[in-house]
Amino acid sequence: MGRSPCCEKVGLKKGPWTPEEDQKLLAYIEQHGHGSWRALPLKAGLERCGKSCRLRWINYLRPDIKRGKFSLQEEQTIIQLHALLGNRWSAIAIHLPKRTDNEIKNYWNTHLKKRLTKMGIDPVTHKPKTDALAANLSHMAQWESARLEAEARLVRDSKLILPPQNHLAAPSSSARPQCLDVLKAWQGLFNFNVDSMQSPTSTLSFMENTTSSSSVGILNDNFAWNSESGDILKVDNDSSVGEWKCLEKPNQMPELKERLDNSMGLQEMDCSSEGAWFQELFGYNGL
DNA sequence: AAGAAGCGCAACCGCCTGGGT
DNA sequence: AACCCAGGCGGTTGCGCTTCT
Repeated sequence: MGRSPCCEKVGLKKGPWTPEEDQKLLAYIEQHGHGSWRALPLKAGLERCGKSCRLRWINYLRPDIKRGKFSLQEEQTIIQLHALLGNRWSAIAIHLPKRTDNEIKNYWNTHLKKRLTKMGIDPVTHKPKTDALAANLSHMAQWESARLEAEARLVRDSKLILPPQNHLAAPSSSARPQCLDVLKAWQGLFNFNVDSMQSPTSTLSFMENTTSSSSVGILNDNFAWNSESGDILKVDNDSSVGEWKCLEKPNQMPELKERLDNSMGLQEMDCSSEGAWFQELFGYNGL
């Protein structure tokens, strides 16, 4: 038995907001902050419920909202994060500055979902719908296992780390949760001292934004991926000391990167070098 | 030109969560 | 521990605009 909606009070207005209402809400929040949303309408002279005011502010009036067409990079980020997080739009929105969860949700439902479906990719699982790749299913399963482990870790971490939402301003980079680091690692943006990986038991120092010649993404607690060579590395993550140890370097899997790129959206963030991926997936080069 | 169909997106609805008492 | 409440979230709706027939 749920609570009755706060808008059921007789006389409260619903539907599209007028410019006058927008102005009232904007002026009030700029002067006083939103404070209690439930109390705001009365104070601001609005015949709306608090929820409606909150939604209008978050999704439309907030000054730090970027409107208009999504960039290629934003689209890629949404697809990648959706593969990781599912329909957790607010979590996805954290990684897309100035975009609202509602906007991302709408964009997914009206654009990206259809494109993936058209490409024969299940928008829920992010796997090909046909069994054309059945021969490669073992590798796909390995990937899916890594993905699920990462997702479980994300959920676990986010419960501990996610900061409270502040809708007056976009989250600062310093306030970003560590789950973004997982994504960055996934994308191969964390660089490691690859020389130290020559020895199977050597330590990988965690060095963000170094000038190292190779990129290695930590997929989960057990595996890392060298985005250049296509190597899958079995690693041991000792989180207590913040480092990974390379335990073994299995046979090279040069076809893996391509498969991951095609089916899982694990492409590099450098869009210019991955035009073929985008062309194949979306039917145009994004320009 | 007009009606139908499709699309995009703002807004609503109802459930869930977490803090306060 | 149980309850209440505000805020947050994801799913869904409905309306206005555009494109198609």
